[in-house]
Amino acid sequence: MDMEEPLRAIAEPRRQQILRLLGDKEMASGEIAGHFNVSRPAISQHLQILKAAGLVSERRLGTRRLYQVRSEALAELKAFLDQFWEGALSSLSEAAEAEQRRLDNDRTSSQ
Amino acid sequence: MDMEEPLRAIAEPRRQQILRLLGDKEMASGEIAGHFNVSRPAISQHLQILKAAGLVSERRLGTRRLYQVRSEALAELKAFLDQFWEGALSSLSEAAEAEQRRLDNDRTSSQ
DNA sequence: CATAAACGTAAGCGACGCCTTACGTAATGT
DNA sequence: ACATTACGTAAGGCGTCGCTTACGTTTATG
Repeated sequence: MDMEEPLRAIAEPRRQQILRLLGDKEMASGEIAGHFNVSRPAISQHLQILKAAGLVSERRLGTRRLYQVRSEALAELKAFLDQFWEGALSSLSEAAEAEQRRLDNDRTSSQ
Repeated sequence: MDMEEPLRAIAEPRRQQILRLLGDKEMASGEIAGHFNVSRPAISQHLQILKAAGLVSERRLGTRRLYQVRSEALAELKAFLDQFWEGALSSLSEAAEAEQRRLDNDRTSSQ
């Protein structure tokens, strides 16, 4: 599972704003651009990146193109992060405790 | 909640590799660099970025610096994605829109 | 003190990303 | 057919990113 593209896509603040603006609604490209102080092509380019990353879907209606958040993609991102701390640690509530235990162990058994 | 820094940090493939290599272990900077075909300073710079993003912690032992994954940060990232997911399923777009205007103002006023 | 070991920092280079303005394109209306 | 609407695309400016080599800094050791 290669999550580089979705991660890079969602890392950009402007694209986070677009995703939040969309919410569960379906919006046209121009309507989205109207909410920001950047040019319409800039938003269009962001939408292409989000679409390429699978984070939004596109639907054509007349001359307009309606975009919608693909919540499945966000679920995949969450699953990807789970992968990291299966190797990193057990549970969140014991994270600090485990860290302290590790610090003590390394103090006596450092190479 | 501003997750831009951690997201940009984890979006980079090399830093993903470093985090995976670390796992739950604690490793020195040079030992980490030994696993990749890039220079040691390159890895050192990546580690600074990961540290600044709160994704790893640093501990000094002699002349070495040991790095460790901060799994709490990964938990925060996951919670951040939960925020997006809920926004994509519920109808709270007006509040999200107001948040967008605020974020956009912050961005444009700092250029 | 002097040397070595382990590491971070500085400077610079090529590639990439976000933005702009100008232009091309597909669908609708008159 | 022609104009209009709603877009995407092209080209370029400008900052940022990841990498390199060279140098500085801190800690241990003879």
